[in-house]
Amino acid sequence: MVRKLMSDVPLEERVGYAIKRAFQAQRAALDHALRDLNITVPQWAVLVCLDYYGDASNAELARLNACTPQTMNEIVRHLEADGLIERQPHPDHGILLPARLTPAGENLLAACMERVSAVEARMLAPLTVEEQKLVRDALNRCVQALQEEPAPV
Amino acid sequence: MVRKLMSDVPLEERVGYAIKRAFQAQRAALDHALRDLNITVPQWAVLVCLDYYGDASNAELARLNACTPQTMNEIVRHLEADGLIERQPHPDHGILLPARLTPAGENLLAACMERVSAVEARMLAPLTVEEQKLVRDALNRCVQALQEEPAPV
DNA sequence: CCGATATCAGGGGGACTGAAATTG
DNA sequence: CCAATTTCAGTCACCCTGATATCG
Repeated sequence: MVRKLMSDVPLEERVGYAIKRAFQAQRAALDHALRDLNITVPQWAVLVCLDYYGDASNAELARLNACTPQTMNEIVRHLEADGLIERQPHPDHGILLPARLTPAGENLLAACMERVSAVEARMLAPLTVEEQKLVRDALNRCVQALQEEPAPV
Repeated sequence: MVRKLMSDVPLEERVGYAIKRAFQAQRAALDHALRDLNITVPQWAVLVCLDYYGDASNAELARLNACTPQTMNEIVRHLEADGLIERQPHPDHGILLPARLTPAGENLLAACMERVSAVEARMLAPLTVEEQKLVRDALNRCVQALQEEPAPV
């Protein structure tokens, strides 16, 4: 224990550190749970979006996942190559190329959700329902606070 | 809104989804805050570990950050190339190569902490101190629950 | 002409597995 | 011999910036 430069608040007592650890633990558990299904967490997140919001273009998926269209394009190409989604030109807007789940994609998503739900249940087991609600609402307020100001530098 | 395969709980009401969003927002804000300091978030995390726990070998740093020694080795090589850390063979254990902060590393870490603290303050502004404590403790319990069982498959 | 979209080109940090050499 | 450490080699999904072409 040296801590010459950290502020007076120990690492273990920082909320940001707890968020980082929780995300890493969740991400690792999800990675492991989805590994033998041959799908990554970002890819699974796209399948969830398509099931949840319906057909969506690459640009829409990028906005939903907070990444660039170029990054999303690569994820989408993987999913398309694996036959999990298909894309047909939009009938009215020639440039739009909305993606939709294929039957194979729906089947794989269903299998993913079983694994994901098991991980979530394990993660939330120590919390009461009230605590879960409070944590969720508090984190959502944090996200909103970070997104309101685009970092004043 | 289609939601053919998701369970009955909407996406927005899932704690796991809130954790993911909070981490992504925090990570994006930190990326932006540290960008002009020419250091990445994983690299900064290593500097924090060295300041917080003292000198540490590559294997120790890998364990602290929950990644493989190979991955940590690459991060450490970046930091060493930038003159932020230095490594000297351990006097008693010839194979150990503990890393320590250089003066340049300490200065950069101090600059990083200013930016990071500003981000954290912005993120936690909507929460009361009690809420911060509850969120932190709840998340820590979640991490513990995930780490206890190594995924029963 | 402009805005939004899709996509190609290029690059980089981070993460992994596999394997080899070293040391206690 | 074994366990831990370090590190080379190779691979990959992801994420970015820049640039281009297309459509409304």
